[in-house]
Amino acid sequence: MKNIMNQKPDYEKELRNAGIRITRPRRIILDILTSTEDHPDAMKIFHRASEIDDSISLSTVYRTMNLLEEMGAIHRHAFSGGPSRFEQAHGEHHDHLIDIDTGAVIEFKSEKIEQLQEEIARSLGYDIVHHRLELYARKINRSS
Amino acid sequence: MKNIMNQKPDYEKELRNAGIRITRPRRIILDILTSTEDHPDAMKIFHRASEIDDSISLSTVYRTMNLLEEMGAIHRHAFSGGPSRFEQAHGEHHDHLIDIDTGAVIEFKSEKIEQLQEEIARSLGYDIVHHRLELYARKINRSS
DNA sequence: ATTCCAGTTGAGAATCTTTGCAACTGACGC
DNA sequence: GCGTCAGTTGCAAAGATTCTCAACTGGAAT
Repeated sequence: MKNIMNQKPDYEKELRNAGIRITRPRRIILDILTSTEDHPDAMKIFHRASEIDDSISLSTVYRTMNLLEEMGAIHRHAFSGGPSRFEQAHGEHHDHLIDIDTGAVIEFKSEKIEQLQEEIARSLGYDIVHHRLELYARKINRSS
Repeated sequence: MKNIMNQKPDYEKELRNAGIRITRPRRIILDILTSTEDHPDAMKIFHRASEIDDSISLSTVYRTMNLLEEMGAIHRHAFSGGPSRFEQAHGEHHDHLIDIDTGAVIEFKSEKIEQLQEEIARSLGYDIVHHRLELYARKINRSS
């Protein structure tokens, strides 16, 4: 039973390779991200980090989130109203289905869709560097 | 020579059909959006609107932007750091290919992809409410 | 034209996120 | 181990966006 969700990528290595320093705050934040199953927002990460080292600032959490997002190590989900929530990317790329009632995020991947995207881009004279596909959906049979 | 970019959709009609009221602030904001070539942010729209009616509030600009975005009448481009910028969508829903070198946005639509999305959502027990597909790409043969 | 009321607004407070800057600290070379 | 310095941090302040709520208003019904 192979489960992609259990992989713990070595972010420190990735960061080092990208020429980015491993600092105490960053290590703590990375630990939190790799050891959680939920999709915490910046404030929640800040609180958890504060329990380990109460000198960490919220700014640093935000800065680290932006850094990791640019590296592709995490995904940001922005819900209308509430704060952005984050989750670690699991190695390869996934697309997302977001439950607009609960905020739950389901990862999926469709080889067919990826292929169609390539075709479309090529026909427009482009090569895809990366992409984002998000389906905002509602559970079928939901007693509204 | 049909060019989608030159159509000026009748947003008032669309809004009315969606059961949404045409108020003075909304009419002014819609006029600004349909008569501009650039991609203004909320503050810029607010300033332009204020010149026409200085009682309009920034809140209303933001609220109207969210409303129009949900309707698919405009697109929001969020740049890291700066405020979101908006541009009118042209008629029906489109997906986007963003040139990561120039920031140019190309609209496209693939019936096949939309269909696959529906299938995926359904197989996960969901109905799609709306979706976002963005391809970040680079022109082929670009002398980097 | 008048009434009515759910939808909308403006103002300001609240919330979320980024930024400026002085102090601090990893990582590298010695 | 020690010095160095660009990268990083914490804090406070600014910036961006949403929310609360009482007052207002479009447009349907009369």
